[in-house]
Amino acid sequence: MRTEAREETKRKFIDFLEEKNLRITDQRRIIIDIVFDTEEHFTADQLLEWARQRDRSVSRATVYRTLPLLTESNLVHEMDFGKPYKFYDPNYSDHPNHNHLICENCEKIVEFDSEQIDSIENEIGQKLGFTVKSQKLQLSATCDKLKKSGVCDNKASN
Amino acid sequence: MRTEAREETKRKFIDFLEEKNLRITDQRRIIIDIVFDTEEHFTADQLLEWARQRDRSVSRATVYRTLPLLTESNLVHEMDFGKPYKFYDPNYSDHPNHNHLICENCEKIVEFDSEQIDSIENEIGQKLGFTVKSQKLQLSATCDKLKKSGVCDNKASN
DNA sequence: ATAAGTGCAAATCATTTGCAATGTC
DNA sequence: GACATTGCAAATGATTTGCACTTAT
Repeated sequence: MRTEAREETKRKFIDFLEEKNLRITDQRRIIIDIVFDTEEHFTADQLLEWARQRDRSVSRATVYRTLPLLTESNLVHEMDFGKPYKFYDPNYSDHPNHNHLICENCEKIVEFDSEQIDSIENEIGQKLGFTVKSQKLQLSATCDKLKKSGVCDNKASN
Repeated sequence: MRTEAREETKRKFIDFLEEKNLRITDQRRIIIDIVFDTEEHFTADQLLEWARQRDRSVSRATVYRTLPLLTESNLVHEMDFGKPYKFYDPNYSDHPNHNHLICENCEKIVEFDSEQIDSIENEIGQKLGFTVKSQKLQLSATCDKLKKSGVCDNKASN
């Protein structure tokens, strides 16, 4: 089931490329497979590394040229955590309204949805005379276990 | 009253420098005056430009070296809107919980507070097992006037 | 055939840093 | 006088781009 969902997302991206008369090259196929087979957030650099494990010929330029296509298609979400490089989220189409909590200790990123926040946002937008198009909520936090035991549970799973 | 508040903030920053055994130079004094005399959000580049209007000798390096001091002191807030440069918010200490709405059309930044959102955030953090330390909520939006009349009200005031 | 895509290397651009000179405490 | 600070120019690091060659359609 999980797998089927991913395959469908890949299909959607390929359709997106075809609609724009863009070509499905070996390099793009590799990148697509990697991006939609992972559940993790990744950086351009990580994606390049993974792609090169499958095919050494994939270049940094191609990765950087493909990333904007992925975000344009709305199947991948670009995120800025104040670091000098961007993060990409391949689970975006499943949960287009999710928000992020980052552990200050281990940088683990936790996603969550909140309809409550969504509705407050729209309300605020209205009050200010705007139509809210998209939202980003980032919480920085420390996990409670860390404070109690001095060990961050998430360290391992990151 | 507005003016007094600003002067107090300057004072706080100078205290901060003194506590760290850092020196109060002409360049820093100029930067401090500019930063806390404005209500606008600014970039490093804008700050440099403003500073140079008062004293041509202020260098880019000094601006970039002073900015981290300002954010460390918690009197100025650094913000990332996904652009390749950062924005700085000099009103942070007045409203440490404020959130931002950016007009997609004119890049005008509107601030707002929301106790509702604050409390939901804490609730979510708890549920996930975290203690929320800080939060960033950014809304991208288009103003309603723009859609109706084709003119964005905020264009002028930006 | 033709227009899009690729790798490479060079270019950008915001930000950072080494260094010798200068200023503050 | 000791040590922080400055301006300058060079370095960094992520991302972008020009170009000549290659490939998908």
